[in-house]
Amino acid sequence: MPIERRPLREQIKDELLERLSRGELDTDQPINEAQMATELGVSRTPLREALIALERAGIILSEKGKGFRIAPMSRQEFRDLTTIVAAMESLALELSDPGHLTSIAPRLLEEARAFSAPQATYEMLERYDDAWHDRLLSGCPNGRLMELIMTLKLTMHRYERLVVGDQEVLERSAVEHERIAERLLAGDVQGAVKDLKSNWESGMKRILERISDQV
Amino acid sequence: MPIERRPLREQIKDELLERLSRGELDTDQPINEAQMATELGVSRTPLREALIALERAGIILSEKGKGFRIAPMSRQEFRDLTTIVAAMESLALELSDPGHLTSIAPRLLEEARAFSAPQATYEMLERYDDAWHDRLLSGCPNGRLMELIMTLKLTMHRYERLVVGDQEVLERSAVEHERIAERLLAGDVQGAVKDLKSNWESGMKRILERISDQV
DNA sequence: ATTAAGAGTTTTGTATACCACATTCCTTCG
DNA sequence: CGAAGGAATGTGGTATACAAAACTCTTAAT
Repeated sequence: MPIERRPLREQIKDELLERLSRGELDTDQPINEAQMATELGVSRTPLREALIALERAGIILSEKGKGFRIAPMSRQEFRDLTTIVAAMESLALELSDPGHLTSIAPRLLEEARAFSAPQATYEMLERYDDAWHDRLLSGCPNGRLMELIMTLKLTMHRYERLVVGDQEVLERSAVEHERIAERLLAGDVQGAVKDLKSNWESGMKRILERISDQV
Repeated sequence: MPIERRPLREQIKDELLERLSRGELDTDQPINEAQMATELGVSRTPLREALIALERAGIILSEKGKGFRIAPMSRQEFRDLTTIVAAMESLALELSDPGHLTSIAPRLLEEARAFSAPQATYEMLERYDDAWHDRLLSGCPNGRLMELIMTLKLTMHRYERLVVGDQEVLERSAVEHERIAERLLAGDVQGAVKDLKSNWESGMKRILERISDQV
C-alpha cells in the first residue's frame, strides 16, 4: 500500500479543488480559515499554504486584511482562458513529433468514435474529454507547456461543471475529435491544429450558451 | 507617502526574486528556512508562504522532507520557456485592437531607434526590452494572458541575467523591434506577429550561444 | 430614516515554541 | 574501504499568542 508521501498542503489543495468542482464552495465569498481548517481536520498553517498555491493558479483571490476568497467566475474570464488553452494546446500539438502523432492517431479515432455514439453514458463521458486531449498531446516534449496547460484546465473545470448532465456538449466535441484524429492519420498536422482550435472555439460557445444566466 | 500595505509574503517573494536576479542565491542548493528567515528579518511562516508561491511559478522546487531549493537552470528549460512566451506574446498581439496598435506604433518605433543606436548605455538598455514589450502588448484585453506572460518572464529573467553586459544582445533586439513597429505603422498586424516570433527566436539563440558553458 | 461615530468582536497576518519524523552527517566497526 | 548505526540537523505540521485590520452592533446626531 502506498503511504501518503505528499505534503499535507498538496492534499488540502486537491480536496479544495474537489469541493470546488462539486460546487460545494460558495464563489466570491470569504473563506474563514479557522472554520475551514477545523472542517478539514488540519491546522491553519497548511491550509493557508494550500490557499496561497491556489491563489497563484488564479482560483482564489486574497486581499490584505480580508483574507482569501474563491475567485468569482465570469463569462469574460472563461473566454480568456479558453483562448489561451486553445493556443497552448495548438502549440503543444505543433511541437509534437509527427511520427508519434500518426502512431497514436488510430487510438484517438477509436476513442472519439466510441464517445460520439449517442449511447455513451454520462459516467463514460465525464472524464473522456480531458483524457482524449491528454493523449493527443502526450508526445509534446515541452514540459513547461504541459504543466501550464494542466494548471489552466484546473481553473476551467469550474466552468465545465456548470454544464454537466448536458450530453450534447461532449458528444459534439467527440465528433470534432474524430476529425482531428483523421487529420493526424493522414499526416496533416497543420490541419489538425486548425481543427483543434475550432474544437475549443465551438466548445466554448456551446458552454457559454448554457451558462448565460448562472455567472 | 504610500505605506506598505502588501502582505509580508509578497515582499519576501520580491526580495527573493531580486536576490535571484542578482545571482546571490545558489542554484540547485537547499534553502535553510530558519537561516534565511533570520537573514531577512522575518519568521519562517511568511517565508515559507513566499517559497510556496515561487514554487508554483516554477522558480523553486520542493521535495517532502528535503525542503525547498532553487530550481536548476538548463538550456532546455530556457528553450521551452522562450517557445511559450513567444507564442503567448504573439497571441496577445493578435488579440489587441488594431487601432490601438497603430496609435502606439510611432512611440514604439521611436524607442526602438533610440536603443538600437550604438551609443546607448547599459543602464538604458537594462530595462528597455521589457518595457518595450510591455508597451507593445498594452492593448491586449486578455488579462489572464498578460498575467501569465508576466509570470513566465519572471522565470526567464534568471537566464537573461547571464548575459548582462553583453550590449549586442539588446542592440540587435532593438533593431528587430524597429521592424515590428514599422509593420504596425503600416497596419500589418500579422506581419508584426511573425516578426515578433522571430525576435524571440533569435533572442533565444543569441542568449544560448553565450551561456553554453554556464548552465 | 439615514448617516456617523464608537465600542466591542472577529479574523487575519505574523511570530514563536514545540515535536514527530525524514534526512544528513559522523563515527565506529567489520 | 564500505556498511551500519546513531547523533545532529532540518522539515512539515500543530498549537498558541497577539497586533492590526476589518467587521458588527449599538447608539447618537442630523
